[in-house]
Amino acid sequence: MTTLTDVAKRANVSKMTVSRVINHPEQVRDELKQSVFTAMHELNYRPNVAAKALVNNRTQIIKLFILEDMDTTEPYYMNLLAGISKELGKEQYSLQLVTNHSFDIGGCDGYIVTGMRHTDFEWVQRLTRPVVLFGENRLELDYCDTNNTLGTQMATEYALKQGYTNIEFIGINVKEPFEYSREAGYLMSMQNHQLPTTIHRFSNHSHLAMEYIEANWSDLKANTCYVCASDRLAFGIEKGLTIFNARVPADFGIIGFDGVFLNQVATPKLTTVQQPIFELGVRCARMLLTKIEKDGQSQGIEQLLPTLSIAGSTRNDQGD
Amino acid sequence: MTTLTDVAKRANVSKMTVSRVINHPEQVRDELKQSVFTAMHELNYRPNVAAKALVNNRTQIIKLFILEDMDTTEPYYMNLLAGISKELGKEQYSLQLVTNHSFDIGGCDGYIVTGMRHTDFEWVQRLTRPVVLFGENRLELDYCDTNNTLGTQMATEYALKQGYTNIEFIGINVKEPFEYSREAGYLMSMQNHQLPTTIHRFSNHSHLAMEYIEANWSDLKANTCYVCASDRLAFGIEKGLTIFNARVPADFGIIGFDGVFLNQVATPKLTTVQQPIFELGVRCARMLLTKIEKDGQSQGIEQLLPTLSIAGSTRNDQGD
DNA sequence: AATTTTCCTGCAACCGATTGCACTAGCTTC
DNA sequence: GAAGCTAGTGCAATCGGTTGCAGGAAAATT
Repeated sequence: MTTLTDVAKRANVSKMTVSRVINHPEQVRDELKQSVFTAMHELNYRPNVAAKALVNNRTQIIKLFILEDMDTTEPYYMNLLAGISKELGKEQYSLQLVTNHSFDIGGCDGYIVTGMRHTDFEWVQRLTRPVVLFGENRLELDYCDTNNTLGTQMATEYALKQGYTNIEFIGINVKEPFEYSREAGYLMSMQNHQLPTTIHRFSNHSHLAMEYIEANWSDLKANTCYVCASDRLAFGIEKGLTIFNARVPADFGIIGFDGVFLNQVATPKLTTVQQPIFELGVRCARMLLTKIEKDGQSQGIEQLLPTLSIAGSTRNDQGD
Repeated sequence: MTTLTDVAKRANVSKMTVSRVINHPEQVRDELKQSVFTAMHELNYRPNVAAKALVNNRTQIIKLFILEDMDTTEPYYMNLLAGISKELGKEQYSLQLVTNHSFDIGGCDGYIVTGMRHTDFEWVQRLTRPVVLFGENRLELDYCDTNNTLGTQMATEYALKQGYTNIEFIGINVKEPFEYSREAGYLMSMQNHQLPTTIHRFSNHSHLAMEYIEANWSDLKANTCYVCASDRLAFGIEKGLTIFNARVPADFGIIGFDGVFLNQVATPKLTTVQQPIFELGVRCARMLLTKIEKDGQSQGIEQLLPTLSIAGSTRNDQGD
């Protein structure tokens, strides 16, 4: 390993000058700066993260808490990780995963918390370093999330535009903020159009939605589009309709929410509200880094726009 | 932050004694050890990872390379992460994620590499720290993986036992070692029973398997069980059979491979060869830690046993 | 009783970086 | 021309641990 001192010798300066070239380049004469740069390059100098961490009292570690049970974790988490990891890597931060299986040991400079339920509030608020959440919350905690309300509004508007005359919402039972927001988006759109609303709520497993369709097939209204709070639910609906050889998308439309999952499985592919998961990871990380830099100062919230990914589970008349 | 020196003062010893209590407890008198312990406890002492790292020339970081495209990554990766993270956490190691989106910056003490294709060989072999792979390989590199051959053997044997008279293998096109191994398991079992073999190969996307069924429906042999190289493929088969209202599991059986994916989606649930992913994560991490401790000495390979998770896509006669 | 051995503990140096302060030029300024 | 500034650079101390060696007391050997 080449150290600051090695570079210093090579460039015929003190190691202080080298350090300054890295951290306060404006304080160093251009001439010296150049020779230091070439020395660093020739020796392939890489700063020792641990030494830096020690003197700066920074661990250069960000902990990612995944509070959800990993068994039921959505696959799109991988995209989130990629986004976070990319952004942290830019500033020499490393990403430490803390799951319900590992212990929280050692220090860190900040936290990103995902999958927080209302029961985790107390615990999260006790953390002594800057925190950013992935996912809406009604506390004063900084977070990044998809604009969930807008997502279901987009879905609802699209369904109406495609001529479905009855729009129903398939929601999730558990009462977390993002679930409310998705329901709210549907409700807002429907009320704007002065249309009657119908909401079904299941736990987030496809088979319940499927069973609902199975049990109520004869009562289903023609030309219905199901706006769903998740791809899993949408998938259950589609499965249920398939049993009766229902014509999708001609007679029934289905719109999911999330947008990663189904692209790998469903056939025909689902129309869905696509969350910008990777970008959300990037933003979470960036927000946290800024917060750390600004000494824990609140960064507010950041809601990214979802996009409607149109596929085979809804009619798709191009005309406006 | 309380330091070694703080603890030392409190316990009326030098900081050396405290350090030894932690690292070489046998060298310290019981009496002193006790008072040091209580001092550590009272002050809630946590060792400074960076300082330790600096003097020991260890970063305490393990890098996990995920070489696969994150977009198509299997959801079970989350379980792998959980397993790795748990094991690393035990020894104060932190897990740094390196994806195709982030850069590989800063040092580390070792690598776990997943999703390696044969095209990555050269690159991986150039790494200068201990490496353990997740996934079979034909090089001399240490790895952990499911016993893939055994997995498809179990699936095949079970299908036969349940009275399916024609067993066909739905495999994956790309030629990586685990794919060969899964095919081999099927072939071995069939040849042991002196039965004719049929192998189809697709890329690992469900729709191709589905389209195959769709296109060849009239030629399918009755009482066939499809032993598949992945849950995705199995899912495609099931989807295809559903189109024709085929009776599963009465007339056709389907067995998948992986065992995480489908539990969230498919209905009826698929019988599948369940990989012990979490445990594989633990073993990978443990193997790497041992390898680091033993100065890079090769640790060989570790193949864990899969289990057959029996569900609704195969007949299930309990009798022996 | 004197000497050796063993066991335990503390001092000082060091890992590789950064910060505060002192110092040397070279330039202004009066 | 002496005093005062300003840049630019280096020295020494520091972060929180660990290792090598020295030293003191008790136990074992002679």
